[in-house]
Parts: sequence; C-alpha cells; structure tokens
Amino acid sequence: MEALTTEQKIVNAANKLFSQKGFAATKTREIADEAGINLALLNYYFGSKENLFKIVVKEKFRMLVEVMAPILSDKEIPLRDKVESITNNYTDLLLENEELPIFVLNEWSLNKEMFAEITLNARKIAQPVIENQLKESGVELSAADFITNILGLIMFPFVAKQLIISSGLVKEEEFLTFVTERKEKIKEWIVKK
Amino acid sequence: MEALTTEQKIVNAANKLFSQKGFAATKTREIADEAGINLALLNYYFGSKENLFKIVVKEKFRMLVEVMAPILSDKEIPLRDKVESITNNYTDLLLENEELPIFVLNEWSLNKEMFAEITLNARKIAQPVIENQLKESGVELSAADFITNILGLIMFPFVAKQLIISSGLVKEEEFLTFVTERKEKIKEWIVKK
DNA sequence: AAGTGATTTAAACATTTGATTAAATCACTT
DNA sequence: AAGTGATTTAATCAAATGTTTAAATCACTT
Repeated sequence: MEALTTEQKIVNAANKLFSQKGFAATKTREIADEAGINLALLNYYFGSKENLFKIVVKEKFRMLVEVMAPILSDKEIPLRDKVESITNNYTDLLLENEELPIFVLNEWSLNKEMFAEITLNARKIAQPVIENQLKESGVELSAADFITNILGLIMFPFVAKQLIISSGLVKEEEFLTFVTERKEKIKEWIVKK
Repeated sequence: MEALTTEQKIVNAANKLFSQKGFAATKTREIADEAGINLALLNYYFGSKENLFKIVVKEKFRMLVEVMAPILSDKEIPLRDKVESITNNYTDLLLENEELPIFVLNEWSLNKEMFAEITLNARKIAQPVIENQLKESGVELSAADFITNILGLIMFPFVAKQLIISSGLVKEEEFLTFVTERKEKIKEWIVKK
C-alpha cells in the first residue's frame, strides 16, 4: 500500500502544490503536511524549497516537451499524422494534468533561464524537418506559425479554462467533451483538406 | 512632472509588480519602494495587500474583456470584420502589455471566484449574435470553438512567448514582426475565403 | 546485544512579511 | 497665527516562513 519513499512523497506533494499555487504561495509546511512527513525532511532530502521546486518544474517541463519533440523530428511520419498524433497525445496529457500548461508557461515567463537548453535542442532538430514537410504538403505556414498554432489550439482551452467556463461558453461538465471533440477539429483546421 | 497622487503611485507600482511576479511573490515593501512611498501608506489607502491586488486584477481583467465584448455583440458588424477588428485590437493591446494574458489567466485559475460576473454578462449578449453570424456565413464552428480559436491564436504567442523565443523558433527581436504579421493570417485562418 | 549510519522528530532560530501605532508634518480654514 | 483634519513617517508588532540543530529512533551488521 504505502510503498512510497519519503523522497517520493515529498516530490508528489510538491508537484501537486506548486502546480496549483505556484512557487511563492506554496509554503514548505504545506508540502510537509501534504506529504505527511516532518518539515525538516524536506531540507534533509532536497536542501531547499527552491531546489525542490526546480526538480518539479523540470519534470513538468519535460513532460510538455517530450510529447512533441520526437514526433515533430521524425521524417517518416507524414505531416497530417503528426498533427493528429500531437493533438491526441497532448490533449490526453493535459486532461490528466490540467494545470500543467498554465503552470509551466507562467513559471517560464518568471524564470526565463531555467529551460533554455532542453527546448533549443528539440527545435533545432524539428524545425528543418517541419519546414520541409510544410512545403511538400503545400501548406502555407512557417514552422513558427505551425507550431504556435497547433500548440495554441490544443493548449489554450486549458490555459483559459476558467475564462471559458465562468463565461458560460462551455459548462464545467462539458469541458471534457469540448476538448475531446476538438482533437478531430484541430487536425482539420491545421491541415485543411 | 510629478502630478501623481499617492494612490496612483501605489496602484502603478502594484500593477507593475503584481503583473511581473504574481500576488504571493510581490511584497508590500517592494510595492512601497517602487512607488517611492512609505510602507504604511499602502494600508492607509488600500487597507490590505489583498484589496490592492483585487483592484489591480480587476482593472487588468477589464482591459482584456472590454476589447472583445462590444465588438462581438454588435449585430451590425460582419463576422469577418469582427475577426479583423478583434485581432488588431488585441494584438496591439498585448504588445503594450505583454504580461497581461499570462497574468490574468494564471490569477484566474488561482482565484476562480473573482471574475465570474463580468464575463458572464459579456458572453450572454455575445453568444447568440455570434452563433447566428457563424451560421449565416457558412462557417462550421460553434461559438465556443470560434472564441477559443480566435483568442488562442491571438493570445497564445504572448502566453508562450518565452517558449517560442528560447526554443529559437522566433528570435527576440523578431517577435514584434511575428505577432504583427499574424494579424492578417489569423483573419484568413478563422474565416477561410 | 552492541554498534553504526541513515532517517525522523520536536524545538528553535533568524528573517521576512503584512499590518498597526503614535507622533510628526502638511494643507487649508478661520 | 492658531486650529483642524488629512497625510506621511519611523518604529514596532505578531505571525509566518525557510532553515538548522541536536537528540531520538530506526534498520542493519557484527
């Protein structure tokens, strides 16, 4: 049942709370309570709140990048399939981690240095492949617009979920259906027949 | 020169710092320093940090909603012109307030209650108008998808600016051109000829 | 069972933080 | 110039917060 190590309990609690409330609003005592461990163990295992935070952010961030990079860079996958695959994978990922995009993007804008390496490599590999495929498919989009649009169409509903729901555009209980149905639509919007 | 009242100085400083760093990370002493006033004046004029924050958020939020609501609800404006007008107005607004979307959306997800009233009214008026116009124009989109897409395409580059730049997809100095050129493109993407 | 190092605990520490107080200063009226 | 209320200041308060300490407990070896 309780097969988690102390370190895992802390990381799990930190994951949850940092994602929900951000770095500054999350208190070390809250993390300790959520994890069900003594406060001092946080520093014993992770040194500092900031270090724990970096671990959490990098992990979240990796989730976000690793969905996309290998798909985009693969020359064998046709463009249309890439869109489908990325849309499906991202939507599923975000449905299980709804706070992920707003958290990562927000922390990114606050802490510009932390992520540079990971993204840069991903882009360097993917960009020429995508540009080639766009040209071949006759889609008049730059790689930047292509990636911005596909990410925006997928992620924006999650980023703006509260806006969409509290405006009444989509009811809370319809949200799952809303984003699920968008999977099919996004494919059509990006790569028109 | 220095025609600002103490209250204005405080609101301006709070505006800047809350937008940059969020509620919890912004300290009352920082606001006082940035405003160049004595710390006690913050509580003298605004009662509490939280109250000051609400004033700032509501103002930011109003900026974001008021660009869109009156345009969307106007039956006289053709759909295509609405898209153009919203795209242009939002892009210009966001270029002058780059932190605005991520700040508002993030605070919104943290503080779901604060904004409900404002948005709800805007949507109630706009939604039937838009649904009508979509049908008449033969655009196969629900109002929810229409608004999500247009907002996503406009706002996402600002929300994900750091991702886009640090990946190298768009260089920092090209960002202005990037979002400016998207104005024209978004219109075409949403309402295809 | 004693010893040993890792783990856990309760308590404490030094700062930071939001807020308040009481006195000082200012602007304005009489 | 004296009086009055609004504004500003320096100092202080109590609580919260990240971290550390030293002792206690645990797991494991000899």
